[in-house]
Amino acid sequence: MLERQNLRITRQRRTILKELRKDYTHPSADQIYDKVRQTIPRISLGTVYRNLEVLCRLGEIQKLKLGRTKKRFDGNSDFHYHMRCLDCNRLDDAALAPLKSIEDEAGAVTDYKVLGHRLEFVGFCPQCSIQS
Amino acid sequence: MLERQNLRITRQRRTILKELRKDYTHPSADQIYDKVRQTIPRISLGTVYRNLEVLCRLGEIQKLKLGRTKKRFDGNSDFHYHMRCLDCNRLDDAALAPLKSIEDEAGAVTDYKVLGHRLEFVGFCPQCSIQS
DNA sequence: TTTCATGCAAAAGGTTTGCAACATT
DNA sequence: AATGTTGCAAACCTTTTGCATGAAA
Repeated sequence: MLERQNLRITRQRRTILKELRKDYTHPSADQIYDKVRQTIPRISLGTVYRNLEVLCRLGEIQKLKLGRTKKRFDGNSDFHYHMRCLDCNRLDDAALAPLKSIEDEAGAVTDYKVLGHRLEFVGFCPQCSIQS
Repeated sequence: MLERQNLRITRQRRTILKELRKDYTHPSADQIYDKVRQTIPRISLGTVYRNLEVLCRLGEIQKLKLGRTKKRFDGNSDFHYHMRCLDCNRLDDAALAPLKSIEDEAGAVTDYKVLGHRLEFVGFCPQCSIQS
């Protein structure tokens, strides 16, 4: 999956993807950096960013840019929605069926060629619901 | 509308809100800065940011943080969706009825207390559709 | 006059990039 | 050997913040 288009399978690249695959918390780049550093202490943040970019281009992972400024990454590249906690910023999957017809509706009310949509839910996670 | 809670109506604040009210392009902070500078040349970017923050808190405008890193601002604070051009980054309103039931559905498949949702469409605007 | 807001500049936070050395093919 | 990749550090871009000055109320 990585070997197409002149890309090399480096230890850094392999490790970053592996970490992301087994992580269900939708980590940020620096969180991934911390994880990978346990295996490759001298890896640099720049390398992490560059590889996340490559893996996104390959469709192996996805970048989540809704809401907050800081990006989060998802080892599952299948289309799905997310739910974000307004308090602790936790991010979970929302197992909702993709709204396929909604893009057609959007196309009908604008003069854009609609190619996709991004939907994110916000609220309080179980832990933060208790406190607040 | 501005005079509640110890807030003062300064020239800067008034001008920023006025610019945003008559602007339908969902400008970024630095675009607003450029606009307002035509009237108040010595205004600072910091002041623009601070006032955008205040106006958001008051519910007079809204901050759009979907997609790209850079925030965009909307002089219309009513709930509505947006459509973004993937090519030129143009941002328009999508006159779609708010999906009210979807938050209940999301609540049913997660253990969050759902408070809201953000939906953005992406595609190509009329201009960019022609070229691409 | 009180206190909120401003301008300025510096800092912060996240991400990107130039470059020489290095590793994969 | 060829060239993609890394580590490092510096640069970048947007946003935030400390502080002395200025302006609403």
